[in-house]
Amino acid sequence: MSSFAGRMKEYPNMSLDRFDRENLHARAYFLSHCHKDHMKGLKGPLLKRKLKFSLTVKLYCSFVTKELLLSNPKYAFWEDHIVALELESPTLITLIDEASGEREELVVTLLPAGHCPGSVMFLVEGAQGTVLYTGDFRLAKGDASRIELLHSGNRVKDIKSVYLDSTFYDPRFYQIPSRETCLHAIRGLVQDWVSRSEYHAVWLNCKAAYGYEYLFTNLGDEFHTQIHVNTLDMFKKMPEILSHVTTDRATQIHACRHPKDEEFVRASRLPCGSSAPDGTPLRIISIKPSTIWFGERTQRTNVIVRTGASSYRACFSFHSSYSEIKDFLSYLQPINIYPSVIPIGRTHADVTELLKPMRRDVSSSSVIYRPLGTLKRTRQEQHTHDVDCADWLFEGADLAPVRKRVMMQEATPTTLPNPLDEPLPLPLPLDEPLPLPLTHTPLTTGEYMDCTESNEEEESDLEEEEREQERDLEEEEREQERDLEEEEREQERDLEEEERGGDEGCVSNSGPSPPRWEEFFTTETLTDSQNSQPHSCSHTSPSHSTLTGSQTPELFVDDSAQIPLPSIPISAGRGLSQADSMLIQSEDWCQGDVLTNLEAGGEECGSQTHQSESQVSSDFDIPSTPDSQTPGPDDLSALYRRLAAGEEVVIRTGSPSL
DNA sequence: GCGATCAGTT
DNA sequence: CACAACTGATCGC
Repeated sequence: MSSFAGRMKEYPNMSLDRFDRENLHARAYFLSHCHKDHMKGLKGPLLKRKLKFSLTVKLYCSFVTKELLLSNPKYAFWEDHIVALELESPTLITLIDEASGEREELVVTLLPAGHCPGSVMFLVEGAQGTVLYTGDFRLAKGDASRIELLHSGNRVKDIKSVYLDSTFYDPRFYQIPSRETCLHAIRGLVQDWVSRSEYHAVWLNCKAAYGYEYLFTNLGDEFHTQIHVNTLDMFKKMPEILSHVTTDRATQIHACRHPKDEEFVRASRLPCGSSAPDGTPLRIISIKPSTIWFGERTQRTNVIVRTGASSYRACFSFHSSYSEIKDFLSYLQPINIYPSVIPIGRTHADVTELLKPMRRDVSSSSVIYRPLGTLKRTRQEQHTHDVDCADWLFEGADLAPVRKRVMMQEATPTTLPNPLDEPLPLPLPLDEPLPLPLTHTPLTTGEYMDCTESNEEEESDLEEEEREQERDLEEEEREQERDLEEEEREQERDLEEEERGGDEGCVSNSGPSPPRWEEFFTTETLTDSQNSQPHSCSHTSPSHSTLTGSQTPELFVDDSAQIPLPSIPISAGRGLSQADSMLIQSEDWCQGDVLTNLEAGGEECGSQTHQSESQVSSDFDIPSTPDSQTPGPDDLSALYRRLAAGEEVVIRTGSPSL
């Protein structure tokens, strides 16, 4: 649960995900996603009153979050004060003090967070530096390198502070099976059950919160059915979701709720009361999505756990694991990291201590600010050339000191080359053996473009820094080689085990990511705004999928085997071992299905292979938001130049008039 | 009577 | 397997 107080040190005039107490005085509000623990005070009478008398105070969020929020009448009073922003589209926002008229300009960018529909992270760039508020997020290893707007040219942006979803920032939660692995397992279990007869039903015991929709859409597609839910109201404008859910109870898969639903299901009744037309009692299993994790040294765990005669827990996580968070942070290397969640059984001090090694070390260096950001990735030569030439010209013009390298093209991303053409980001994910086939050639240090700064004051430091980075990279490569070798040995051991008839391991992959929740949102009027980014489909690259030989979770375990159960209604003549074998079968297709699955993952992670909604829908025109606007290249350029020169920024663009 | 907060439950 | 939300009790305005 988020304990973030709502404000960031650098930009105290904006409030994020908290709307009570001090936040009542904020000049602008930001909502990362529509979960109650991030909406504290959002329907408070004091805030409601404030809005009534204010012309300038707005709530910024994604289009999907806006839609979900306004589907609840309690928040209807926000309607005229919400500004939905496009994903990955830097927007200039002016914070205005209504009393003094004082202004502060920020560039805010929404980045997909993969937590629930509409969930975003906020990247804030302004006079006090670049900061990232993550909200809640689930990103897979390597995802940060695929988020274009965390980069500036070839480099990772210089991020001063990260306000972090640290829900699982604890070595105990070292690994959580990937979404794809979990989905495979659930599909297998559902398949086995519903195929037995029309009287076999599955109840998905999902909490009353957003975030399970991709499970519904995926299962709906797989079984050519709709999932029964209590209400469709919130999805009215989200056809992708809407088409997969129904209020018609005549379906085999249910996710409906009732205050006594668990009791109901234990008594072989669905929460909605549905029964077979001829009165035959339904055979119901319940599947409860739960976070199942395993530690660093645990090689295998179970994605599905049987907890009773007809009840299962299935792995499902809304939040990144410890290792995923570590990967994220070590890529971004922020100077400060502020946890917004304290894992159970830990104190704030514990988490802060755990986060210390993830911060960029600035103590040993006289250069605290990194004007160039961090050299982390490269592009194909042609590409690099284009971008960097522009960058060189830009910087060479009249700026001293140059503190930021922000591409003008970022404001008009359609001019950027397709990121799909890019080679693999470096560093290569350490735990991912080379995928087959390898569509990209891993690059060596020598292939980095030299981005040495032209600015004279900082030149020597920078050269030294780059040499250091090169040394680091060489070291990293050696480490990768060692790791890959180790990985291969592990895989061999695993294969041997399997051949001996040992544990079956499912193929786990880092998968297509980050998931594009926003793509659920495909109405005529709003779709484009969520899909207009040219790289909105770039995250799914088969070359990023891997066979993770180690740490392969098993798909299934039967905890109830230890519990003596008088009768196990998995159907007559079918014992537990049969249930096991059922899931082992599912692993078989899981193995062969990785690529297929990645492709089919389109509705979740962007349609790389299918030219679907996201492409089609991007032809729609979006009315510009009333009180904020996407700055054009000139606006951004001018703003960045001023920021770079250390000026107070006083540009006016699209700010509401008083 | 409303809202905030906490503990317990699912 | 530690998500997030609901419920009910209690307290204060």
